[in-house]
Formats: sequence, C-alpha cells, structure tokens
Amino acid sequence: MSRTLIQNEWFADLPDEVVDQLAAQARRRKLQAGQMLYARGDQPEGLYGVVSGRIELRAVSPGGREIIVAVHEAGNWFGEVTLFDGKQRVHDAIAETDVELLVIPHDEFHRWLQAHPDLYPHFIRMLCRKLRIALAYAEDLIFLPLSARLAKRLLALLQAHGQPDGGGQRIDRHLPQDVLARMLSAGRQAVSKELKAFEAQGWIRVAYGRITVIDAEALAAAARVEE
Amino acid sequence: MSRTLIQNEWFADLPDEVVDQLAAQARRRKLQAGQMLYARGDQPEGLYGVVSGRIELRAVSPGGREIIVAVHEAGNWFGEVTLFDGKQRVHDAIAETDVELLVIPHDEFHRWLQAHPDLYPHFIRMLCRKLRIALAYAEDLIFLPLSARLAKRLLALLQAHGQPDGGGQRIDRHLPQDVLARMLSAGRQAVSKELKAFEAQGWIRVAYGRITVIDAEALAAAARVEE
DNA sequence: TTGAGTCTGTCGCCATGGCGACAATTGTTT
DNA sequence: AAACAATTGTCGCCATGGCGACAGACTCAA
Repeated sequence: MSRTLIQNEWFADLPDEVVDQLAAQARRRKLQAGQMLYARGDQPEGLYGVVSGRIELRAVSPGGREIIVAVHEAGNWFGEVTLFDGKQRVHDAIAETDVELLVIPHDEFHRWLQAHPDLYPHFIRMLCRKLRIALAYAEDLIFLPLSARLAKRLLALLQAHGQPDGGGQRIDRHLPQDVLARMLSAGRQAVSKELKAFEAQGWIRVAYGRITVIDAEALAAAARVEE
Repeated sequence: MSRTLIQNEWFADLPDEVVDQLAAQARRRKLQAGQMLYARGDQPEGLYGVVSGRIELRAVSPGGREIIVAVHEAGNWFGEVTLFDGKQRVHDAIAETDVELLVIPHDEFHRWLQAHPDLYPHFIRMLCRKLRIALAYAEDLIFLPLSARLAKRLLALLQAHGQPDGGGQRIDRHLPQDVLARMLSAGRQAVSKELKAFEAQGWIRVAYGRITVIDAEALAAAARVEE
C-alpha cells in the first residue's frame, strides 16, 4: 500500500502489521480523467484511497447547478459513511485527472475491523471529525459573506498546495475561478470580483488559473469577517 | 430510565439488561425555562437524554444573529459528537421550557461501551445518520429556495407533532413564525410571506402561533421545488 | 374586560449575489 | 504563428431575501 495512504490520519496511528493485513485486501483501480467512479444513489462498494490524481465529490441541484463538495487527492481516503452504514452514496464522484485508487471492499473491511474491535474508537473519531466539518461548513454558508468564505477557502488550499514563490506562497494547482466558485457554491463573476478586491488590498496575486497568497494573515482576518 | 428514552433509536435495539446497566449510571438534572445547559466551546460532560421539556441547540453569528440548529424533546438523546471525540461543544444548548434530563457522564459511558464492544457498530451508524442529515441540510441551504425549505420543515414538524384536526393535521406545538424563521435561518417577514402563499394555495391554515397542514402532498411537492 | 405582551401582515429600502453577455487575455495545439 | 480553447474582467439586470417600521390582531392573566 502506498506510503502516503497509510500515513494518512485514517490509518497513520494504527499498528503497522494491522494495516498490512488490510492492505493485503485492497484492490487497485485506474480511472481516466473525466470518468465517474460512482453516482449519488449508487450502492456502496467499499472504501477508496487515492494513490495519485484527483477525485471530486459533487452535488447537483434539481436545476442542474453543480457544486464541488470535496476534493480528494493523493493520500486521502473517502467513502466512509457508506462504508459504515451501507446506504446509498450521497454524492457523485468524478476523476478530475487520471487517477489511481485503492479499493477496500466493504466485506473485507468489516471482516478486518471485526478482528480488531479496539480500532472502533479510531473510526468513530474520524466520523466525528467529518461531522464537525460538515456542521462548520453549513454554519459558514449561513453566517459568512462570500468574501469571508473565499478567504477561508484560499487558506485551506494554501495549506494543501502551498509552494514558496516570490513574495508569498503560490497555490500550486491549476485553479480557475469557476472551480473556486463551485467549491463555494457561488457564481464565477462574484468570485472574480472578490479576488480582485483581495488583490487590490495586496493580499493575493491573481494570474491565469493560479493564485499566490502574499498576506495570509490578512486573509485570515478577512475570513473572520471583515468590514 | 424513562421508557421513551430507551425506546429511542439510540438504545431501542439494544438488549434490555445492557441498557439497564447504563441507566444505572445516569444522573438526573432539572433545568428551568431559559436556562443554558452548555455553551459553544465548553468542555463536554457526557450524553444527555431529554425526559421532558424542550432543549434547543443554537448557533450565533459573529454579528449576533441566532439560528436554531436542532430541537430536542422528550425521547431524544444529544451530545454524541463531543461524547465520542471529547472536544469542545459546537452549539449553545438552551432549555426552552422547564426540562428534565438524564445525564450519562463521559467516563461512565465509555466504561460501559468498552464492556460491550459489540455495540460500536450501532453508534457508528448513529453518527453516519447525523452526518447524512448534516450534509442534506447544507445541500438544501445551497439549492433550495426558502419556500421549499419551509415546506420541508413543516412536514418534519408535522411528523413530530401532528394531531388530527378538522380538515387536516395540526402541528401541535406553539410555533411562532420567528421561531420557524430561525430554524430555517431566514427572516421572520420572509417566512410570513411564504406561509401566506401556502395558505392561499389551501395547503395549510395559519393561526396565531399554530399551523395546520391541510394538504401534505402538495407541501411535499413544493419541497421538491416548485415553480 | 382590559391592558400588557406576543404574534402577524405588509410596505419599502437595500445588499448580496446569480447570471447572461461580451471583450480581452492567456494557453495550447497543430 | 495561427487557430482554437480556456480563463478572466466587467457591466447590467434582476430575484431573493434581510431588515426596520408599524399597524392590527390575538392571548392571557389580573
């Protein structure tokens, strides 16, 4: 199993030999860019780990508007909810790039888990973490204006993809503004406007498909709600 | 332990003698209307079960706007996330009426759970359920107009408090429109307008602090997104 | 039955932000 | 380098809904 994957929080603090048993059950799967891994409503297959590439989880409105709920890259595991409750998938999962996955089938995972009941608390904590994230996400939607949500998201992206660059940290991934907009469930034009405003403040630098954060402090303050 | 509480899904399908052991650990607590049980940021104490009365979980915006995140009444358990991850409380909990609670302290619960590791999957499923609810809630916020969210909420309230009444089902609880508004994180006036619109369609009857649903079918359709 | 406290209906103003349109710019491909 | 595709900046229109302000309606307790 890829080192990145087992170093991920999902398995990082578990004993090696225990993880290895599980790894032995994992299958590999490759997807091409644009391919759909599963759709909302599908029956769950198991737990997925991203070895390389990027998977987006999306939701689509009745009217066809599409938002990006989560992005999973090398080292991330996803699909835990359905892994544990066995019910239908909530989101669509699409490969944004060519992707290599590990798949741990539902039955194998649960056989393994039953053999290690001491690991339950670990996975319970993972679910709690997700739940807190979801609650915070909803709260931000309700309470924060677009500018603050954007600032927050930029900082999160910086966290995940920051690369030193000139006077600041570049978000080292192709990031068109309309992707950013769908992550925030906002309109592309509104995001463009806010980015310009941040740039005018000297907090970021905006280029074609690329953003550099110059003043992370100021962004953090804006995320708290500016005026 | 109150029958209602152990018949709740949290413990309903667990063997009686196992639940009784836990019940033996529970303490009772009484709150007066208006009293705060805990606030966001507090350290967790344990799991709470409502014996009688009503507890509201709330979130407050930086600007002081207050929304109602959840309402717990007789038979409900709450506080699971902090019970399992031991971190700070996410919401404020306020007694809306005089309230009688059961409190299962953190340590007792975990001692009990460790003695019954076969119950882990049960609690994992509970957390998954909560997570799905939170995700659906966020999605509704993003995708649905106020009218649809209102229709949904009315149906949920009907589910919990429906009483046959004349031509329909009365929501048998004191329910001023501004409470409804805070449940939907909307403004009072907007809710009033939508309620009037529903009434004009003949779907509900609106009275002082009281709503009667006449055509639940039509509401369900409106919840799906009308035009 | 009367007044205080609640609750509701409505109007009007305004901020946010969705969205179409289009021109300009930058990247990519051949 | 030329054509095509992707991305961005902006303008303008419009719908949603937040919110203050009141007036009127209702409830309940004294």
